[in-house]
Amino acid sequence: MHCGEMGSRWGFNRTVGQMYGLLIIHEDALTAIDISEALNISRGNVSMGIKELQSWRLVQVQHKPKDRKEYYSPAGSIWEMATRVFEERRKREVDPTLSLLRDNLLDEPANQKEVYAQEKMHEIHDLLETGTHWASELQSMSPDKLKTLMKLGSGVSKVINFKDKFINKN
Amino acid sequence: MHCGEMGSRWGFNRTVGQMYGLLIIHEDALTAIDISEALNISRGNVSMGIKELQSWRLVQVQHKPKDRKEYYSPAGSIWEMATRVFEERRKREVDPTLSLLRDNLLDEPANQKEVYAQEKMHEIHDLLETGTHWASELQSMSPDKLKTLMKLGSGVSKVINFKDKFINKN
DNA sequence: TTAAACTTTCAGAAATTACTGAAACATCAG
DNA sequence: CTGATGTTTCAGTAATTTCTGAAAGTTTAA
Repeated sequence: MHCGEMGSRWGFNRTVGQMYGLLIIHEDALTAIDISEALNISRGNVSMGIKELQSWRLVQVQHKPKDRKEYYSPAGSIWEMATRVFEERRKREVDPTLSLLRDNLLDEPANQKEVYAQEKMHEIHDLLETGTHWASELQSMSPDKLKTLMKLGSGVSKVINFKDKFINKN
Repeated sequence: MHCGEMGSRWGFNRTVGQMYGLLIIHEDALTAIDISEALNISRGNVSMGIKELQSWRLVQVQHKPKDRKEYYSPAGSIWEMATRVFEERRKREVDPTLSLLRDNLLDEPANQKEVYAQEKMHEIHDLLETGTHWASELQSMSPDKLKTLMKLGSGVSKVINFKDKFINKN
């Protein structure tokens, strides 16, 4: 019940959130019928929800011997879940914005107002680009390194200062 | 037109997004009527949209002498806009999830299944907590430091290794 | 205190999004 | 090939969200 509630806050709709919560919480894989009965939703809705979760690369399908049913379970660890949600949301929310901005920046400004508008768009573009670039670099680091970095927190600035000093000395 | 389009991807609804886009792109502050005419939306809708944007701390109101109208313009720089959207989304999306998880973790598991469920919830809780903690530490850094860090990208791991070696030598 | 000029509120309408259930489709054992 | 046991699709309906516009509220100048 509670798990469904929180799901709706993470980019998919209520039932899809509930379905994913259910799958995470259950140690063993569930069939479509299990899900539809547990959450009181139609069989068709489960099918659509699974499709949605697959498009987020969040569930996997298994088959059991002597059984034609499909069994669903979460794909990957909690950590992977987080990076996938992060990545997919970036694709859906940031990437289209970036390409829209790029297109707009190609146009010649026709007057003073458009010059100003383009300046602002440029700022937003650069910010988003730096951000997504950084995010993808972080994702390419190993989870362990990333955890170290996160634990370090703002202390990282000290390390950077330190590096600067070191470089300047040479 | 295009600006409205992208707005709808960032946590508020279409018209609110359009309104904010309009405000960013215009150098000078706009009145509620300006906005409602530019976007072809009702006066009441503008009022509600402004309220929404204020709850995100994204617009400010100005008054001009000899004029009773309210003039709206974006609050803060593009950089501040980004950190505010980030922060507000965290408040709306992550914080409630965290407190929900905390509540659930206080319950005694009644059986083996619940033990497993709680383990998973614990993992998610810890991950979210580390993440939000890190995010707030980063936000407490100056924008300049943060930009340096972002430019450094995954190269940061080298710096961390370097620090480790240094510490181990002493 | 009044009226003009503005802003806010909110009930109902419109638009959008999500869900159902029945029909179509797929796979496989006999 | 057939029927049993599944999954997927999708038109129509239900639920939710957003928007309108008229009424109520606020502020200020005279």
